[in-house]
Amino acid sequence: MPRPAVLSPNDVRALDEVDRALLAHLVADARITNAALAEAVGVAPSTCLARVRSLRERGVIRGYHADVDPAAVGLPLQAMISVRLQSDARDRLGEFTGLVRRLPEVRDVYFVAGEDDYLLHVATAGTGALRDLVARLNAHRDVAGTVTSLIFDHLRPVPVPGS
Amino acid sequence: MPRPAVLSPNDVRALDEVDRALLAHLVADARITNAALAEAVGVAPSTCLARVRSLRERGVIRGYHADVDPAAVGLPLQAMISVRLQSDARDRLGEFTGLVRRLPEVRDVYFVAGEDDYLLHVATAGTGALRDLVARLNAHRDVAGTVTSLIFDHLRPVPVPGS
DNA sequence: AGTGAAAATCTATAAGC
DNA sequence: GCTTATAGATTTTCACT
Repeated sequence: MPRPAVLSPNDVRALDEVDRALLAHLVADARITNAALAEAVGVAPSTCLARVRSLRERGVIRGYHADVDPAAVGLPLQAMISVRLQSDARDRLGEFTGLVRRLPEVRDVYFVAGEDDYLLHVATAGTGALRDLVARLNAHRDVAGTVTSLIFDHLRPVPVPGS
Repeated sequence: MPRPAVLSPNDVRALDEVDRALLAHLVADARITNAALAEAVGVAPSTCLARVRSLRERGVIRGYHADVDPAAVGLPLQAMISVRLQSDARDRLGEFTGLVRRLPEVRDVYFVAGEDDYLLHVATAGTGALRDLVARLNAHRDVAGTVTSLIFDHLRPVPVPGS
């Protein structure tokens, strides 16, 4: 599957009501069939297919992903780790970013403004694994410090009824 | 689609290699066809279908979602908002949780341990909309205070080659 | 649990409106 | 953009291991 090109100004066509409805349905259920999606938003299947393909190619839809319960795969302990980098590490941001993205425990990397540089949403096997992960991060030469907050629960938005 | 029941201890059967391979592929691409998925993990299509259905029904797979670029739908400014609740609001947690989950700007609700109670990952139309959102949160009777950090970038893990 | 093969659906494309 | 038609894939079931 080709990576969609970055949105250029020329590609920014306003999304209409149909597009927004398509997106809402696909966010709620990415495996809905084209026929069902077309009926739900009130367009012909061929139109629906062309619309969705366009949204994908324009990068509005970045991908489709299964949401796996971390606890069900042996990673019941989630945390948010704030990472502050050394001030002289600013020219190696990409390197560190690539590293943390490849850690199997990391589910989201937020690159933030302010005192901290990263927020890492992680899922681990337990307190021992979390402790090890934090220790490994702190041992990295570019890391000035970390703050770890346990996550009791992670919720996504409720699907709206009219989607 | 029926909501899968909460995992009870009886349902916790260890996932085998095939299950893990299926999950890795579906996380990377939730719209892979059953036939292609079956071939990728080395089982028959019918077996693949039964496995995936079982994972879904057991709650290991919680759903399938399109990943929509917030900037492409007019919400280019992301932020992480820490919310600290009033100490006497502890018996209304569910109420506040339900409220924030329904805000259209909110993409993730992390319920955390520590000084703060929530981390809200939000996407807004711009600085004005973000300011309004923060003001609305602070105006809620249960909110003791908020801290907002801008998000420059939000990355998810890189799909592993062997998936 | 897993498989192969049949039956039911669905996707994808194209032509005409 | 819609409808219709059509070929080709795909999903889904089921009898049998």
